[in-house]
Amino acid sequence: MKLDACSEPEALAWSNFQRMRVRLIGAINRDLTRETGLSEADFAILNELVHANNETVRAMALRGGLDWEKSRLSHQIRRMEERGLLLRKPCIEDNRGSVISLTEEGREIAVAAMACYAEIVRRHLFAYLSPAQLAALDEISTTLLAPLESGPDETCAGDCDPC
Amino acid sequence: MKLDACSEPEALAWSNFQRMRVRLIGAINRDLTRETGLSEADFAILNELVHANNETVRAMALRGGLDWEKSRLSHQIRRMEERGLLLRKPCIEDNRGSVISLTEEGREIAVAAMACYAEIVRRHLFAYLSPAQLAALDEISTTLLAPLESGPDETCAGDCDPC
DNA sequence: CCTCCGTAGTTGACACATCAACCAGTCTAC
DNA sequence: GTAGACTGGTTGATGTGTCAACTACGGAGG
Repeated sequence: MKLDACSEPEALAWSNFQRMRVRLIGAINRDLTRETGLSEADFAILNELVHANNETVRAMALRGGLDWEKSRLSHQIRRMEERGLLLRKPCIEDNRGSVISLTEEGREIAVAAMACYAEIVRRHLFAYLSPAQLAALDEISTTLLAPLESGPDETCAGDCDPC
Repeated sequence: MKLDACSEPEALAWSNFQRMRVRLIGAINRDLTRETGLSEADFAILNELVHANNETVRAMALRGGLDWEKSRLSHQIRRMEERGLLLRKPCIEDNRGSVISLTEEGREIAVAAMACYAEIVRRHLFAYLSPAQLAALDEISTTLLAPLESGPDETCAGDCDPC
């Protein structure tokens, strides 16, 4: 995926990164689905729930953590509830809200999947990166996350001239 | 997205990377769609076509470059043809195949979108990375790409014990 | 109390991705 | 040549994501 004139190092780096990203995430998700029957979305939800206090989370909190459309979350939770992985109950403190919790079956599947997922990521990622590369990747992630988390970055908002 | 026991640096780095990846790609694709009306998939196809000889590519070649399901490519091309962005013609050398080329309108849209895309990526990525970080990211991408490109990596294929 | 606005979540229609089944053309070996 | 396997591509069903509209509750101001 070359950018523009495609001669600057930035463009090459981006092209390379994009290619890596598509292949890596694709491989990890394919393996995850094959080995556990869970999609990336399923796993993300289960993972959030397992790490929450009492394995219970407000739907709203999930949304913040995952950066999902609210309707996506709603559909996803409905489907997972139908599959028996989790439970939805009205929220006491705020009658608009709902509270999500794991079922016993969901917890078992989640725990097994987490071990499997760790192994998959290790296989495709950690197996190839040196400690220095790992540290560099972490630093880059942190650098890029900061502006992405703090609001939609309104510099040049609306539309930029050349478009 | 914590892995497992979530205390090792690897798990933290992965969690951080995942979060960054989702936010970054999300932001870039949202901007792209808002400013050009193209999806990531649309843009990927147009980009491949613009950079091809004579703006013409075998469908098969697109598939290799993009790492897509063949049916995904077929649906995507049909939709883009319906929108007037590209053209599909039978392939002379191999009667099974088809050859994709840009329409005039498609070319104009692609060129405009590429400028826009470069600006978007610059805004979210290059604006924050130092040259050293850029180089590190490129190196990491290359390191990870190698095993991903060369076959599906059959170490531990099938299923691994703990799952 | 009541209106107005913002927030939490649901729903339905539509766009897109995946999967399996299916052609039609090519290649290999007999 | 022709049977069988393989390849390039299409199709339709189904699952998932997105968008816009909607319900219902909460909070602030009059």
